[in-house]
Amino acid sequence: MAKPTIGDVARVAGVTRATVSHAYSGKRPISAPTKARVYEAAESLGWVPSHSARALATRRANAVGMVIARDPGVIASDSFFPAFIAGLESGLADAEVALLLQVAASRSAEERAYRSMAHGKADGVIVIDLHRSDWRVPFLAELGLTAVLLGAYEQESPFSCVRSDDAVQMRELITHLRGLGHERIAHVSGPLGYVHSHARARAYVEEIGSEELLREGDFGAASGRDLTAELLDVADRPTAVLYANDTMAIAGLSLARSRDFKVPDDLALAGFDDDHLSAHLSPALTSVATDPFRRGRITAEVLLADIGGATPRSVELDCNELRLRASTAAPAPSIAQGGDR
Amino acid sequence: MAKPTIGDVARVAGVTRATVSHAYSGKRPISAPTKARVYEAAESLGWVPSHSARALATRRANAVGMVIARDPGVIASDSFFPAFIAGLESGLADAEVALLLQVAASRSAEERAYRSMAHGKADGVIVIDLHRSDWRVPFLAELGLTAVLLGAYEQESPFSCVRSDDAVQMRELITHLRGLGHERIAHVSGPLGYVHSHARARAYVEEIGSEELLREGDFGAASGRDLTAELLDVADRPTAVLYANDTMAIAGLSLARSRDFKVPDDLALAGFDDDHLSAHLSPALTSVATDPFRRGRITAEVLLADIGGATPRSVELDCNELRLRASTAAPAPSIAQGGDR
DNA sequence: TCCCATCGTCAAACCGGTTAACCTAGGGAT
DNA sequence: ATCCCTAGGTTAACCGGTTTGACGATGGGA
Repeated sequence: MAKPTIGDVARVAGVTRATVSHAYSGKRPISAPTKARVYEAAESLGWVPSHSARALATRRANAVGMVIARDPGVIASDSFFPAFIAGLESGLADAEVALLLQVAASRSAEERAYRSMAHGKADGVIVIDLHRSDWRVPFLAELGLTAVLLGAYEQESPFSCVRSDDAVQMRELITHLRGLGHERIAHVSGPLGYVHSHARARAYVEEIGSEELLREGDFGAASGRDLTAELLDVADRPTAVLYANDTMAIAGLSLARSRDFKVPDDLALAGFDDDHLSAHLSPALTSVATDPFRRGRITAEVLLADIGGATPRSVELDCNELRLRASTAAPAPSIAQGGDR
Repeated sequence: MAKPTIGDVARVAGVTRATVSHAYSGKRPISAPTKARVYEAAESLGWVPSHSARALATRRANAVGMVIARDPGVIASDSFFPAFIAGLESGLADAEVALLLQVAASRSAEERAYRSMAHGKADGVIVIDLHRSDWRVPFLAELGLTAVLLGAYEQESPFSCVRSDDAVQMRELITHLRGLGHERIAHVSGPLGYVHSHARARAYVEEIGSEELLREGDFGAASGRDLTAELLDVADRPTAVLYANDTMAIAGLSLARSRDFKVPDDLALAGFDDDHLSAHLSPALTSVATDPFRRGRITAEVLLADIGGATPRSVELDCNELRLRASTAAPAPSIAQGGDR
C-alpha cells in the first residue's frame, strides 16, 4: 500500500538510486540491459516519481500559475476564458506542467498569490486582463518570476507578450458596414483601461474620426443593454453598433428587437470574440473569432520556452477572423428596394 | 537575490532551524522573546517557506486537482464552469490550498492525470460531470485519493458528494406552465448519461407522464436549435419547451423568433443554470439559478474536511432558485383576451 | 533537600528525489 | 607498452523544510 520510492525500485533492480534516476533522465549513459531491469522494476512496483521531491531537488515546480483578479460575476460572463484555459492546458500537458489557478479578490491577495508562486509554487505566470500601465509588470519583474503577458503591452517590459492586432478586423468591419450604406456607426467598448479594449476603441475612433458614438461598457450584459438603449435614443441614431464583445452585443440585439427594430435592416450589430451562441442566434451575430484555444496554446509554449531560458519576445498572432453573419447582412430585399425607390 | 532559506532565518535569529519551524507551526512551545526574534529575522529577510520542501517533508501537496475531460468546445459553452471555479478557489484560498487544473482529451490522459495527482501533486480531487455509473469512482478509490463528487452519485461510493435536487424546480416550472394553460410541454435534456441531466429528465417524465416530447440534446447551442426545430414540427406541437441549460434555450428562443413565433405568447421557453445573458435578453429567459459559486465553495470545504480526515458525507444543497421571467410570462393581454372571447 | 515534571531549545534523522565527483574496465591511438 | 578517453556505474552531498529524541534549566511538591 505504501507508495514505492526510487529506493525500492533501485533495490529490486539491483542498482543504486542514482542509476534509476539516470535511466529515466538520460543524463548519464546507462546500458540497455540495466535500463530494462530498472524499467521493469519500476513497472512492477507501480512507481511514479514523487512530484514534490523532484520539485525540491530541481528547484522546478513544474507548474505555471495564473491569477485571476476579476470578480466572479465577470469571470462567468466571459466566453474567452474557458477556451483559453483549455488551450493553455493543451500546451502545458505535453511538457507535464500543471496549471495553477488562483482567484484573488483584492490587490493584496493578488500580491500574496504571486509571491507564493515566486517561492516555489510555480515556475512562471500568465498575466491576463492586462492594463495599459499595469502594476504587475514591475512587480513580477522584481519577484524574479518569468511571465508572459496576454495582450500588447505598450511599455518596455522584460516579459514576452502574446498579442494580436484587433484593429485590422475592426477596420474590416467598418469598411463592410460602410459598403452596406451605413454612415452612423457606434461602438460600445470594454473598459478602456484594458489594452485590448483600448486598442479596439482606438481603431474605431481612428477609422470613424469621431468619439461621438463611442460608449464605454464593462463587457457585461447589463451594460450592453443599457448603452444600446442610450445609443438608440441619440438624436441622429446610429444604424450600426459594434460591440467589444458578444455578451454586450447579444444583450444589445435583444433590446433592439424588443423595441421592434429589425436586425439587420433597421440596425446592424456586430460583436467580438465569437461567443459559442453567436452563430446560433437568429439572426446569427456577426463577430470576430479570436481563437482563444490557439492563443492559450501559444501562450503556454512561449512561457515554457522562457522558463527554459529563451529570450523574451513579442509574438504577434494572426488568428482573428471576421465572421460575417446575418446581423450585418445587406438589408432585406424589401427594404433595400424601398431604399432604392 | 538568492532566496533566503529557513537556515538563513535561523542564523540571523540566533537559533536552530527547528526552532524557526516550531515558532511558526506551534508544534512545540517557543518562548515569546525567541519567537519575536524569529519573526523579525524572517521579516527582514523576506523569507517565505519553500512550497516544495514543505510538501516533501509533510507529504502534503497543499493542492487539489480537477481534471476536465470535456472537449474544449463544450467547456467554452458552459457558463457554470467559470463561476464554479471561482467558488472553489474562494473556499480553497482561505486554507492556502492551490487549485490544479488539468484538461484531458482521452481516457488514458485522464488516468495519467489522476495518477500523477495521487502521487504527490494533489491531496484530493474534484470530480465533475459525473456519470450515472462512473469509472472514475472505483479508479480513484483504488488510487487512494480523496475525492468529492459533484452531483448525486446513485451507487455506493467511498466519497463525499455535493448535490442538489433539481427535480424540485423542474416540477415547479411545470406546475407554473400548467397554471398558464400549457398542456403540451416539451423537454430538451442534456446527455442522459450525466447524473444531473438524467435527474432533470426523470423529473420531467414523472411529472408529465410521457416521453413523447422529450429530446436528448448535448448542452450545445446547435443541438438546442435543431431539437427546437424538430419539436416545432411535431404534429400537435408543444406550446412550451424546457431546456436542460440556457445555452440550448437561447438558441431555441432565437430559432423560434426567426420563425415568427411570439415568445411567450405562442411558445413559452425556460432554461436551466441561469446564464449571465438570460436576464438581459428580451424577452428575459426564465431559468433556474443554481448558484455555481456557492456550490464551488461548499465543494471546496467538503474536500478540505475530507482531506483532513473527516468521514465522507453527502451534502444536499438548497441553492436552486426558479427565476420566472418574461419567456414564460402569462400570454400578452391582447392574446389572452382573444383566448377568452 | 531531593526528585520529577515541564519548558525551551538543539542536533540529527528524514522526506524522495538529483547531481557532481569519483572509480573501473576496455579500446584505440600513439 | 603507455596514455587517454569513454561507457557504465557508485558514492555522497545536496535541495529546504519537518519531526523527534535528548538535554539543560527551572520550579513545585513531598
